[in-house]
Amino acid sequence: MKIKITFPDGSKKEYEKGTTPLQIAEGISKGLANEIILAKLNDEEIDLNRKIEKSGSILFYKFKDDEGKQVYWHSTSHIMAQAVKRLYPDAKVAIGPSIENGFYYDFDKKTPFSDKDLEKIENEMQKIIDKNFYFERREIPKSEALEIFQNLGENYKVELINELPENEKITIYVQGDFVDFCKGPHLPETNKVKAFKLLKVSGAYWRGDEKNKMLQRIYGISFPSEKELKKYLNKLQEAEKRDHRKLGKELDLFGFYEEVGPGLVHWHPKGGIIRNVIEDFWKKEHYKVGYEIVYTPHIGKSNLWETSGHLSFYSENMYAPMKIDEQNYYIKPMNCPFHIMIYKSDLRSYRELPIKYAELGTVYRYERSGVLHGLMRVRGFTQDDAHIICTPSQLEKEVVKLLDFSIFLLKSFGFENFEIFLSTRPDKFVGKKEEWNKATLSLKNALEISKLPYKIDSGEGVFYGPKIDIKIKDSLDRSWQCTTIQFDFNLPERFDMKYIGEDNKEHRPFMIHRALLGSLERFFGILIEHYAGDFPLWLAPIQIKIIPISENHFEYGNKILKKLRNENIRAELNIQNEKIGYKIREAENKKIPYMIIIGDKEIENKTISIRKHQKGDLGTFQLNEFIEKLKKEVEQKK
RNA sequence: GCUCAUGUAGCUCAGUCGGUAGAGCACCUCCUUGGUAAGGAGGAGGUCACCGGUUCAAAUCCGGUCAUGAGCUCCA
Repeated sequence: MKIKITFPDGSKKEYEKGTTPLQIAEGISKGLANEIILAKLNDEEIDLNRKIEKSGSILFYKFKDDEGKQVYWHSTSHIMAQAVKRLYPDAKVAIGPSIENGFYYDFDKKTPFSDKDLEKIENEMQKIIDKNFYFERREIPKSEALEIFQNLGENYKVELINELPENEKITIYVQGDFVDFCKGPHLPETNKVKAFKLLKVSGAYWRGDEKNKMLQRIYGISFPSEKELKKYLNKLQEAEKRDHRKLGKELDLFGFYEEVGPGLVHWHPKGGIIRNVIEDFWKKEHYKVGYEIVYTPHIGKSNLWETSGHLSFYSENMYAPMKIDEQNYYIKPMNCPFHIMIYKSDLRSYRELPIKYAELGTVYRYERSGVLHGLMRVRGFTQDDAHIICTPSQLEKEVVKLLDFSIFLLKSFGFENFEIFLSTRPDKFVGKKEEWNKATLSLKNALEISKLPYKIDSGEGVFYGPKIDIKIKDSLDRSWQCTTIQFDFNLPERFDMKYIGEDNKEHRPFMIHRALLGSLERFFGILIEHYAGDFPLWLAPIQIKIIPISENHFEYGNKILKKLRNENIRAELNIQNEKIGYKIREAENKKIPYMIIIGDKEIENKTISIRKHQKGDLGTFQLNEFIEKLKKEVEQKK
């Protein structure tokens, strides 16, 4: 019997029935056979040594393909599980999938794994790889699978298998002395894994539910070559070097204090300058595109939060109330109710809309102690918040403007790559389905008009409306969610917001919540990591360090300092009793963009010498000429 | 909140078997007055996160609290 195989380029070839993808690849080239990880026959991903029984089109995946990576890592996780079972037979296996970067496997083991255990496991894994076991796929009836895993005492696997339909065939993979319930596919054999590393251990709940038992999770990564592994580990190291918590300390940007409380940020002077620059820029640009800046209180009566619904749907994130004159007041977790008060303070006409209130509003939210993380996740933060209140017909246009504005802002801070997500109606929602559909369509149209590529996150919207999220990619290609544009069906209703339409009748306005940078704290953290602390001139807390060669040049340095400060340039004069090399080193370490070096030569010629951070000596300039250059650079935000 | 780890000078970190605290950098003083990434000498600085227990004796062992880190869950 022959089968006909179609290749991606359209060509066809006949093979004996039962030929494996690996054999097919070997027939094409040794190199290909060596590199491929799995095959896709029609729409099914299959193992390379699975016998092909029927004609179809075939596709090979290599490690460089996402599909290839997933299988590669998944198989490595099986090798790890095998090693763990060999070393700790009493450990029970739970699940071990591949993830975005590598894989993990969860184990139920009495004593947690230590770093030393990881080393042991790594050694055992190498033995398994060297032995070169096959990943052997078997299809068995459910009853047989249950028997196997029951006998092994693998109750987590038994639980998983029990959930499958009665007559479904169960696939298991056997590699030497290890059996796992798994739908595959897998690498053909263990020695395909050339380089791997176990990275960390941590606890993880069975099935991600904190009511369940906590298991021990081991994370790892693997690659087809030592070189790629090294590259990956280097990237991790680079990320560590840029960690905003580390740089925040080194550059004296911000701090947290045990005496004050966790998750409460103190912006030190150098961080404060940056925040001030960001805020000024933010306000100016918002004003330009029609926002009105407002300021609102930090606390509000319980009635307000009852009306808004926060007390019923958001209370777990709110702090306990304080009593003032027999009334309960809550510290705000959001700014919206206050903005709505301002809106409602007057009778509004359709002619006034859209109304856009913007506020750098500081909110406080309870976050569980375990989730706090530097500036990225805190308990008190300032949202770059705004509420757009408009007529239904204005919605689409407003969203188009918003997308454009958001991307402009993010680009100003050096971010060039974006991922955009449209989240649609979740299972639990308020409002009418048809309204949701309309609003969702408006958001979608806005994205289309803006010609922005986006993905749909089905059912991921908030209960009160669909939303658009924009994620930025930083210089290490990590993504961070900043912008969120959320449509709200809920609050206009709850607060009975109105405007008078053309028809002289009352109408319900539409409302959009939006934060573009997200929160200033988090955005600052992202900025620090994106630039690795080397802020562009317009953001740098100190833009210029004036470095006199010796005490004789202090006076000239002071003159320059005054001039620069007059020109609104953030400069400092170094009057330490040190050699120039020392002072330069210090300025380099503080990542100050420019140094002005002055000595006898410069005083005589009335010039300055410029050294650029990380670049070195730029030669001599006239002070005025240099100031112009600086101003241009600030203007360009580069 | 949960699991595990960590907490020693402003910072980064040593501190063995329980015997009462150490380095480098930073800081201060003096010498040195120098040309593009660390000149020299001296000095000051710690209730070893906090509370309790064991012990003749605790940075060290045990318990609790607080904080931090890695994750789980959630989110700006």
